[in-house]
Amino acid sequence: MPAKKSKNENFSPSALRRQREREHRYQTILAAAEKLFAEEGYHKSSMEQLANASEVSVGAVYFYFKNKEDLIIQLMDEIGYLLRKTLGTVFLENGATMESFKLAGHAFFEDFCINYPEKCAIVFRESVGQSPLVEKHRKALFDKCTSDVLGALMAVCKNQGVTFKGKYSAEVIAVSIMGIYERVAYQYLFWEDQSRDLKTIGRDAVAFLLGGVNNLLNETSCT
Amino acid sequence: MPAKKSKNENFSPSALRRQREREHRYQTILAAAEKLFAEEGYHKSSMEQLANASEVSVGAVYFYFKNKEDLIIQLMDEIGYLLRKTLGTVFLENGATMESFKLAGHAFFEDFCINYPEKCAIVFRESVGQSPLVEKHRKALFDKCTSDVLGALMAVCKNQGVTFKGKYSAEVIAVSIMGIYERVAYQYLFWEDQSRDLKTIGRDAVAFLLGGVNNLLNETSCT
Amino acid sequence: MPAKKSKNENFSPSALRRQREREHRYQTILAAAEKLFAEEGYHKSSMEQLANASEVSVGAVYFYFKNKEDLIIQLMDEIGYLLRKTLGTVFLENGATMESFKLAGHAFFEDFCINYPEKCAIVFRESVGQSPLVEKHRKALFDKCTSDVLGALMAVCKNQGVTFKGKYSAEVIAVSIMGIYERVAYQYLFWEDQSRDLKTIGRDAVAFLLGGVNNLLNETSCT
Amino acid sequence: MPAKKSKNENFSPSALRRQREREHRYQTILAAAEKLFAEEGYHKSSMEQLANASEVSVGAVYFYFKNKEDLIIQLMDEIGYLLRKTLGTVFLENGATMESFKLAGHAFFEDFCINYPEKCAIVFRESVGQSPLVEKHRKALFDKCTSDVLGALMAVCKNQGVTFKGKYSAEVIAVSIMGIYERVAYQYLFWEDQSRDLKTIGRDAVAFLLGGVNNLLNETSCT
DNA sequence: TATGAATGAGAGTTCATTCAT
DNA sequence: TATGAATGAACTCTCATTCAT
Repeated sequence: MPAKKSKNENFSPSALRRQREREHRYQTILAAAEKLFAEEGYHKSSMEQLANASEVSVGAVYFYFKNKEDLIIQLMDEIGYLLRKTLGTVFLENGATMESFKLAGHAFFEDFCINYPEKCAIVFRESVGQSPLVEKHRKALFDKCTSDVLGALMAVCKNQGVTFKGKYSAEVIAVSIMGIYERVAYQYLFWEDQSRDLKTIGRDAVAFLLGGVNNLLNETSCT
Repeated sequence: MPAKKSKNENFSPSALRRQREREHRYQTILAAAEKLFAEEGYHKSSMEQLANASEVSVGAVYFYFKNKEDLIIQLMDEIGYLLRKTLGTVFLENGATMESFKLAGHAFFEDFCINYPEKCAIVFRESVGQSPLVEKHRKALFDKCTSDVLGALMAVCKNQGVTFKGKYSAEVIAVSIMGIYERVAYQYLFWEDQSRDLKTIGRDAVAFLLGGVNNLLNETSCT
Repeated sequence: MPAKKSKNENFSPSALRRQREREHRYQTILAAAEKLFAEEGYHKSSMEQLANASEVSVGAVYFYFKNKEDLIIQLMDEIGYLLRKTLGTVFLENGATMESFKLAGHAFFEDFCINYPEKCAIVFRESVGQSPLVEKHRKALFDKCTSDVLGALMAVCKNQGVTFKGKYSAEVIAVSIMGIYERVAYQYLFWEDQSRDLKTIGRDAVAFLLGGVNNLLNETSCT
Repeated sequence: MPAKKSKNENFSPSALRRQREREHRYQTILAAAEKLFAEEGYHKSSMEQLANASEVSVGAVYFYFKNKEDLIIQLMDEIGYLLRKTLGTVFLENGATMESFKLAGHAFFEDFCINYPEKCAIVFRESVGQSPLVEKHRKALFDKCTSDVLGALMAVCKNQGVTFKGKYSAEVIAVSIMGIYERVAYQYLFWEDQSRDLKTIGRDAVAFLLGGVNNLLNETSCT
């Protein structure tokens, strides 16, 4: 048995445990930040409050995160990943069909929004207009989702032999769809708190946007 | 000794002048705030900066506005009024027709967004997630616009003898339409700065949402 | 009598009083900073301590001074002005003679050091190695004094028909003289606290440096 | 059970190796500290930076040094030892003659300053005004050098049958000489970075101070 | 009405030092 | 011996708001 450790395995048990604990702490703080920012607002939350909520010292927060801005950025990146997975999985499993559009919409409202209202608060409310860097990550998040929607849209069109006229057209529609998601979620999650009915509401919204897409296909295919 | 002045008459000329100056100062400060908040961000703007930009003292700002929060609230209320007028005028002039929907959309992008990008920045970016009170006024602004859209929608439906099934249905669609407006404006005004092409972009978006509405009518009327 | 105020006179009494009070506050804080930094050390003094010592709020200190660094810089600039006046006056009154050298030296030890030990502490101790900007002002202070000494040195030489050989020579001697002043002041003011005897000590130091200069003149004039 | 090890014998080979390694680590950290403090400044250097630069952990630094203050003290003591050796060797080899004075000065500028500008930065810049304890060690360093110079001065005087009048006289001259060294080094090493010409500059300074000493001897011996 | 100096609580951030492993 | 995560006090600086003039 060789004594020398190979590069990526056979770490000492204590090193492994430390590694795990580190990751765990990181996630604990991030989760506390998500909750705190969503409940109290990004600006009204102080690093000390966060430290208390995470049950660590202020210094520890700064050990894991560069600064306050970094916290919301990491948060957005994680949420972006989850959101994309939520929507993407649908397209992956169902192919680029109109059905997929519908299911992705349902997934957004019935899965993402209902299960993670705090994550919605972060992306749709707390991260808005904070700083150029945060805005950059926000844009990246939206751009990725938009591009997923756009991809599906193009595929559906291709299936039906439809092409878009304008330079933006398809992209604008993808952006519009994201707009519907965002606004509807915001309205009924934060302003009217009818999260119980979000399923019905979402389905109405999805039906509407599907109509738009459909109409587009019919109209263009007819021409 | 003069009796107490009645509300709307018998003002001395100098009192009238003062009244005018007062109004003028108020508007000067508000305009400076709009520009400052849009350019620097609400949180990064200090009351001193605003005073300098308005060419008045800090104290004067507090004479005209209760506090910083009040500034953004007044701003939103004024913008809300303008926005509503922009959209409402269209419906007023053209009646509740599908054409009105189209024209209102065009007015939003080609008039409101292009001429007042800073007002867009205030409603869609700087006022987001600031405080319960600000949020309340934001909601009011959106609710009014939504309700206008909703009214038009209902009228169009009635014209065509169509009714909505669900509890929300129509309202959700109105909210969705607002979402399209908001997101498309944000994307192309602040993130990709293609304000030159906003006309084309807006028309694409409007065409899409019109399709949604159309489809709805057809579909429902067929049933 | 003209009603319009001319630019630099006829300020309203209250404006003048404010102006005076402003200047007074500024000087009060600066004086407190000098004392505090000299006694406690620049780094160990907090802005709160300074505010307490000045009997103003922390905010007021920041109203008058950009930041902590600015305080020591203003301090150094004022001290530099005083120091230069102390030395310069002697040369002005006595012309560029050997006697002036002696008197300037005496003025430094017997006037500047003895009367303003705290100012010595600032220039010779507390401002050393703090930041590039502070160092820049320190250099400026020393450079001005050095250049005064240098000017006198050159004048004395010219009187005696002596010229310097090397590129630096004269400048180096001026710097050396400043070094003598600095070190001797530091040693007996801060390390051995024999400020009572600083007169005698200073005279010894001056006699020594005068010898150096003298020797230079004799030697060179002989050659 | 083995008896307690006597101080200087019977070390096991491994213990010796450890001893060597210990000493090596200590020196590595100290050298890194010297470089770091000289380049970044004592206050702007953190213990973590030092640990990284030394390629050890933060804890290890604390194993070898009591605290941050201890680092600069050890540094000063080592530098003091080297500086004294540099100057002292000259006097040892050449006796207490005027020639020794000259050579010691040359050694300071051409050997110490040019070869160890970072050590100069520590003694003349970074250690100034830090804390009573650091100041105590700084004083000790200067006092030792001063006393060496003083010793030489007295010896030269004795050789020539000269005595000093005042209580301080000789000591003050020794302090003045140190002042010349310090200021000239600082000026041309840190402020004008003409370390290439430091040889010429140093020779000018030494010539000046020699003149002072000479003059003293002539003058006094004449009287 | 208007001014602007003054307030002071509170924020984010740093970092020397400790200690369980 | 060595590690490095964790601590938390302390710091500088900001800024919304007030108020005597």
